[in-house]
Amino acid sequence: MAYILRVIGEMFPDAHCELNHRNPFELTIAVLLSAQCTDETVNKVTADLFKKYETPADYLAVPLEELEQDIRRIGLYRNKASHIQKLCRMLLDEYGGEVPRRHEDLTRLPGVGRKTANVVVSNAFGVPAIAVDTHVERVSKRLGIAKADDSVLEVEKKLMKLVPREQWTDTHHRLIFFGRYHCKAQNPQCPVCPLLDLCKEGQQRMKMNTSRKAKAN
DNA sequence: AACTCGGGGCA
DNA sequence: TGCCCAGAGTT
Repeated sequence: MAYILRVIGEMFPDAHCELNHRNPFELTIAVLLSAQCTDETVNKVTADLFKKYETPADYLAVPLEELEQDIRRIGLYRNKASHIQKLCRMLLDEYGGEVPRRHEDLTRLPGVGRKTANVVVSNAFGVPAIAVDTHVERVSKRLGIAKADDSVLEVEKKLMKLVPREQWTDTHHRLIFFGRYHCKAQNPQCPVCPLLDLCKEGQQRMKMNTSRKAKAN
């Protein structure tokens, strides 16, 4: 595992996301919005969104329909807009307008589940955590770190057991970059992958590709 | 465990 | 055109 992380770290020496360089409130909104859409899309939308809305009160000052239109390009926008307004109401009513630091408080917020809460505590409050998103899950299973039928929670536990606690957050970022730009869902870069030697799935994919080419010829 | 929300990016 | 995306809530 240490070898895998070192190789990936060399492939992506500055593995970090723009989402993480925000204050806790904006980070929470950004990660909530990022569900089932790429963070590049989120960055485009939040660039304008965070100029218009700065505080929880700002999100509550407009009709729901207006907020829906402001985030429409992200997708799943009706759910997300509704969650954001309810979340802001809870922050003002129960947490003094601040994002709570405790994981169990975060998951009480509408639209904030386990993964989002992990991202917030690790990137906003410096608490080591691993959020198993689609990239982390796919990469972990392809590399054999987790089994194909492992649940998201099981993948998270295995990663935490394999990596020292102080490296959880960094490991999370590395696996995301590896999954997004190299070990992609479609067309993974197996032929040029430095981890091919220890990746059974990658070797299988290479075989399938060569046999398919032979068939075509 | 399965279903629903959903527009944008990409091949 | 079809697949995928820093998921969460409901049933």
